[in-house]
Amino acid sequence: MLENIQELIDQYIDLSFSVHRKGESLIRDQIGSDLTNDQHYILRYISQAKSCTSSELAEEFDVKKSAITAIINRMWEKGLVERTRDEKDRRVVYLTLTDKGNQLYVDCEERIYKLVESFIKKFDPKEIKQFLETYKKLNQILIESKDYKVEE
Amino acid sequence: MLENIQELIDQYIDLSFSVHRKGESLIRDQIGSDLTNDQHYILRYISQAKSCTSSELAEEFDVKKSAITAIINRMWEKGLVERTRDEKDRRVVYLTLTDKGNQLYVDCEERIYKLVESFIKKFDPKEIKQFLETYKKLNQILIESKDYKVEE
DNA sequence: CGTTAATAGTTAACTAGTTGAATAATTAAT
DNA sequence: ATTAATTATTCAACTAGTTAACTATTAACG
Repeated sequence: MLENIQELIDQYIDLSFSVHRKGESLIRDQIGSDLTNDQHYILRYISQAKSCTSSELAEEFDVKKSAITAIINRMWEKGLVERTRDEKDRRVVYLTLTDKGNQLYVDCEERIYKLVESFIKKFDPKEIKQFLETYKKLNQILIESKDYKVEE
Repeated sequence: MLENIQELIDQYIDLSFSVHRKGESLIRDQIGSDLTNDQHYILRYISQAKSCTSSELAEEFDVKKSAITAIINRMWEKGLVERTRDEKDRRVVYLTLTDKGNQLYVDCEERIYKLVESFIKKFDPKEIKQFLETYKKLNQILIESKDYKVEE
């Protein structure tokens, strides 16, 4: 049985807030000012998926489709993404990166890798692997309890 | 030496994004619709500090003071926080929670505790402690490298 | 077949959070 | 006493999110 469960929870909430905030801030500084963090994550997702739809992004990022439309519009204005209609099902629009988008992604990743690499060196490899294992488990639990409600 | 350092970094980025997004979403559902996540964190901070200033919040949350002013304005309109001028140094404004703010905080925390508690049960206590240790270390490194720049 | 559902995406109005620049009020420095 | 610096605010402009209404298209099925 855990003692001080309340303390653990407080620690986790404070840490997760702080780490996320400071991590985002570092990445923002690192990737330069022309791309917001959200746009970077979208860039990242499309790059890895090669091609995807608005619905897919909305599902993945847990936001409404209209929010995706807005963010894609801004990235489209910057010449980073392309929209192509599916000829079979003309409701569907495929999102892909332009050459400029791809290049920007590669540049960002290189910088982020250097950044995270310099941090990773400060940890024991075993410690990192254990950390990631637990993190992965936590993520899985969060996914499974998407519509979880604590009973009153 | 770590093999597949690139893969580890990718894993971490994807996980931290996903966990944060889904965690925030769960907390938002849990605390009800009248408080945004950011407002909840501010509420939390002021409650624990008893009293604080805008500058302190801006420093802690890593945003400009004008952003804090805006958030505090919205919370003030909801009757959650009070502003009191320091009589010694009349530039300073102290922020404290009203009774309503305190009550809301207590209610939110109770719900969040129940939520996190139900998740914590799914982990080995030892695993949690190790996880938090590494997380704490990561946070410390992030704090220390606030203005870190990767050399080109 | 034709009408009704459902799906994919967009648009518009609104709220929240953020920055940056300008400002007001006050205190510190010399 | 004048100039600096500090604390907080206001304002304009922007990103990101929601809800609701809408368009266009496809699916369902009597």
